[in-house]
Amino acid sequence: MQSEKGWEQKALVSELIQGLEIARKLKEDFNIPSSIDTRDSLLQRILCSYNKALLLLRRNPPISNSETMHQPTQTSSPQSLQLRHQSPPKEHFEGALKNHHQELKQTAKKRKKLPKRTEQVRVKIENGVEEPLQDGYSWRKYGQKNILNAKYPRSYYRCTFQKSKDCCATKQVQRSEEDPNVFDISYRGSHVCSHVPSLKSPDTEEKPQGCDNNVQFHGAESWRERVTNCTNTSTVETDNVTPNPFPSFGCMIQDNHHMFLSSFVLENDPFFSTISQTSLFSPNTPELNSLVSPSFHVHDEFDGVFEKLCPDSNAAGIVLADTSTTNFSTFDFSFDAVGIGASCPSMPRGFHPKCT
DNA sequence: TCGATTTGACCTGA
DNA sequence: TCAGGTCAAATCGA
Repeated sequence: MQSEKGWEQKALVSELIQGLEIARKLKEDFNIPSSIDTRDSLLQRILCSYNKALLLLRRNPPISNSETMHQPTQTSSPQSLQLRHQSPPKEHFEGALKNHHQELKQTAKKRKKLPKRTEQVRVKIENGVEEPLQDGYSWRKYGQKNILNAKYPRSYYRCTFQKSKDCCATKQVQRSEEDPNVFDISYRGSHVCSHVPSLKSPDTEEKPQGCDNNVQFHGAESWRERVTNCTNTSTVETDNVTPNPFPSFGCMIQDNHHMFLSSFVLENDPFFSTISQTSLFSPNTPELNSLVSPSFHVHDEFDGVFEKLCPDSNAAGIVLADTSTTNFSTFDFSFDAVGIGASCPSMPRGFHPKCT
């Protein structure tokens, strides 16, 4: 147990160092002509590293914090099992997987406590036929229930890759009573299957991949499209946008100063990734793009949990938490250490505290 | 045959 | 105690 913690601390340090190194490479890369793909690839690696580090922290918070991290459901949540996508000792993961399946069984019915966000989606009707609700993810229906005093039954879906990828994302779909063309969709958990809805049609979607190939970052074109998409529907300023190493981050919360750090979280944090990928950029639910606005929020049980501690702009911190637990872990690091961020050379105006 | 859906039973939390 | 959420066997369809 102790040795396992030691191993994870080493892994954490290793991931952070790796992220730092790659960030340096990326910085150098900006000084020479280089393809977007190369940069994108470097970014993927950085994001993957920091994601792993964050997961390690969330899984095994520092001793000083651990006393306040006593929520068993939080630390044992299936999301923490994302680590299986990485490269630690095999036996470590086999054990984790075994535990995970047990935990999954035990906690399956506690999913109510997972952060939840809701959306209303209007179905498109083409040729008099309702188009099926699609958000780019692959869902498998596992139940339907008549709800008391509700006109329509509620359907329960889970990610198709729950078993193969330990993806714990679920959603509930219920037709609105006021407007039968509108569906209330509640998402719980988040996709760790890395199955990112692409901007292509669902038919051409790729199958999900593991983390290594796929701290999904789409590629330059798609994230540029994302930024464009965002600017079309929100007030984010993106004129003179240079190739941005932190795609998609700016779209989420453009009216606060959390952008920069968010970039590391949105794509990779199990919860937030779902939001950015499913809600904001779903190819099949363009109507959702209208939700991309300053008022788009992570709501319900997730109020106020995404905060950054940044007393001065040189230091950066992330607080990731689920309010349903009231506990959170803090992760501090300085972007100045890697030479990016402080002067935000590649960030669209308005995204960085110093640029606002 | 295999994966997806349906549906009644069971479990949990309020 | 009961409504909501999940399980899992039965069924369907490609």
